[in-house]
Amino acid sequence: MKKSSDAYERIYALVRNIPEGKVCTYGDIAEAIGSKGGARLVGWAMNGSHNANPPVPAHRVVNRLGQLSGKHHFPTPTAMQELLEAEGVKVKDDQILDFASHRWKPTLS
DNA sequence: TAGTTGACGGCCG
DNA sequence: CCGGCCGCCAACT
Repeated sequence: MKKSSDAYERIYALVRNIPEGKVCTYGDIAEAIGSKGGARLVGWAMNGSHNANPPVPAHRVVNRLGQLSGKHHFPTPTAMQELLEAEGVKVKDDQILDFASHRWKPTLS
């Protein structure tokens, strides 16, 4: 099923590869898929993740500041923070604590 | 068909 | 140090 939106599918695969308790930034993902600088594209992909199968842990994806910039897109504005804390990631005021330590480098293998 | 937006990032002033 | 602008790819209006 190759499609022109190949990058789109790569993003899903990448985000699904993020281990629990780890987070990643849009820029890192964009670069990992070969669209360095296309961080916005990653955001679009996440937008479609609502119908993706298997579901994409978009809650592990945050902006480069470690802020839950996309929490407003979740079923509930607190779902993202709850999910992260449930995996061991402390979140305060929409900001991931010790973000650098939880940061994980995406790999497509 | 063309213009604008979008869960961002980096560079320049 | 802080603010503003442009660039990335795709989708929506």
